[in-house]
Amino acid sequence: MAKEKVTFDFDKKGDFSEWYSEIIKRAELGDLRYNIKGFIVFQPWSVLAMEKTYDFLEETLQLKGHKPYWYPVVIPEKNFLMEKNHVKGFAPEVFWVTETGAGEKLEEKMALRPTSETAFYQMFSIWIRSYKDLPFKTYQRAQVFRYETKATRPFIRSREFYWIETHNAFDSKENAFKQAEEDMQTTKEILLDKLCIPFIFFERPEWDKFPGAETTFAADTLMPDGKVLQLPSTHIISQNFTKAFEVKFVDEKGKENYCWTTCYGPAVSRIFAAIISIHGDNKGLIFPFSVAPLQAVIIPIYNEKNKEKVLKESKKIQEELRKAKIRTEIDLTDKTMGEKFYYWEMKGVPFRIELGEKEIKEKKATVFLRHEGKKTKEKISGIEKFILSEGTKQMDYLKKKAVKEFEEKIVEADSIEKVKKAVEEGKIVKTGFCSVSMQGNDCAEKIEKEMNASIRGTKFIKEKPAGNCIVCKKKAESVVYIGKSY
RNA sequence: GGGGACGUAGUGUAGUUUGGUCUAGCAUUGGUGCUUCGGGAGCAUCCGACGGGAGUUCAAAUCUCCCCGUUCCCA
Repeated sequence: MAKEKVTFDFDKKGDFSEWYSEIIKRAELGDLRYNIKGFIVFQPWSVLAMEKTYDFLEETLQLKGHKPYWYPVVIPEKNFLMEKNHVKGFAPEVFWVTETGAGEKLEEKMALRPTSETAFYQMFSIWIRSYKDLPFKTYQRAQVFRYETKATRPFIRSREFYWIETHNAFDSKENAFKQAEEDMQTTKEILLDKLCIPFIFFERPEWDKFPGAETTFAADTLMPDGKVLQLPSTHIISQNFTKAFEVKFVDEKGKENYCWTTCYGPAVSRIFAAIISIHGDNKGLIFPFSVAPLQAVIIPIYNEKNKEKVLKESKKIQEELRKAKIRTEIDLTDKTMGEKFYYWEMKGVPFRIELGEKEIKEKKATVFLRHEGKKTKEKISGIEKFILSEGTKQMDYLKKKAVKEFEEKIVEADSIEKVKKAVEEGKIVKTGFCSVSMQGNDCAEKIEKEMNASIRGTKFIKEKPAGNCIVCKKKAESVVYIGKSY
């Protein structure tokens, strides 16, 4: 009888859904057995990678002038009800805290934050007095809670998720707009450059904006099953909230005015879903070097006679790697060599260093590159330099591969039949559309019904439409992108 | 909101139709010991489960009801 394999034979392209749930279980990313729908236990192998993602985001945000805050998890009902579009959008998904353990009703119920505009703005109205306080750029890393009614999936959509939310106030609409541009740049610096995830920023149509926002830009990527996944979004909220919350400042001329605000929300747990799905293969995970919980693993290969010598040399290598800030462990478990190989390949560790009698004699270690599935021999002395430079190359490799696959799946079509066909094939389809303002909503709903797909929006830099709307045949005002989504 | 399906060790399952053979089987995981170790080791041994409650019955994993939980499809 064959032993249960620690890696797997699931076909990512053939049955992504199964691949996805299996890898979460096998690689110990999350445990779904907590038994509350939409809530899971995040395990070290995902937490470590998400911590790195948080680090990148926070470092970048701080460099760009955002200051960190920690707000309460509860928002008073009064605040929550302040802006009517916001209420309409979020109210159905709110977890309300309504009573005490003694069964007494709270005087005012409190929302577990689904997003924190209505918490931040209350304080903004106290803190912001003059144009000298602006721009006022803040963020917090936090969990938020939404009672999702759509199918929940670990990391992709859960009722509690981990993110960063920035909340910012400005003295003009222009400056608010510039912030949105900066957020898009930040997204590129982190998602594409550090995590090797390709995406397109779309301006969402009128009917799909963040509740309460004037303009929403959202980054969409594509999962292996051809479904679009929304990644960070940035919203120009304009003065909707600041009027409701009385967030005012006095300008240079002594005139009182309402602030313009923006917010930006990268969901770290969802970004993680994209990392594992986009880079993984049929052997398991492949972590980009930047976020890999372990960047290199040393496998000592020994027998009773040379055990001590091999372990000593392994430790020396580990020390050198650690001095170079490479996250490294030696696998000292009593599993057989082959089993260790398969295990760490499944876990997605970028580099494996094999060290045995042969390597010590040659003064060269065998290094296995997970992303290419290739082995090379490298001088043991100075091996940390090799790992570091190869780490950069690994990310370049993953990025190019992911971008190529992404771009191949963006196609153009000029009729509803062709759009439908391409959407069925898991593509993002570029086409002419009557309008992304409210007048276009009917056509959008028809598309939704017809092909179970949605209008993702228009590109940030607007494209010139030619021809007519694929639904109503009126002259197309916009070039939109359509895809099935999570 | 509407409709399915499911719940047996950590995991995957057999057993449920037709109540008794179940002291609940198998595989894998886990513990221990010995031998192994250059691409998924072997032997021995041990631990581990009927989601919860009520009912029917001489007898319930099996039938009935309620609760809890999970999951899928449709809106």
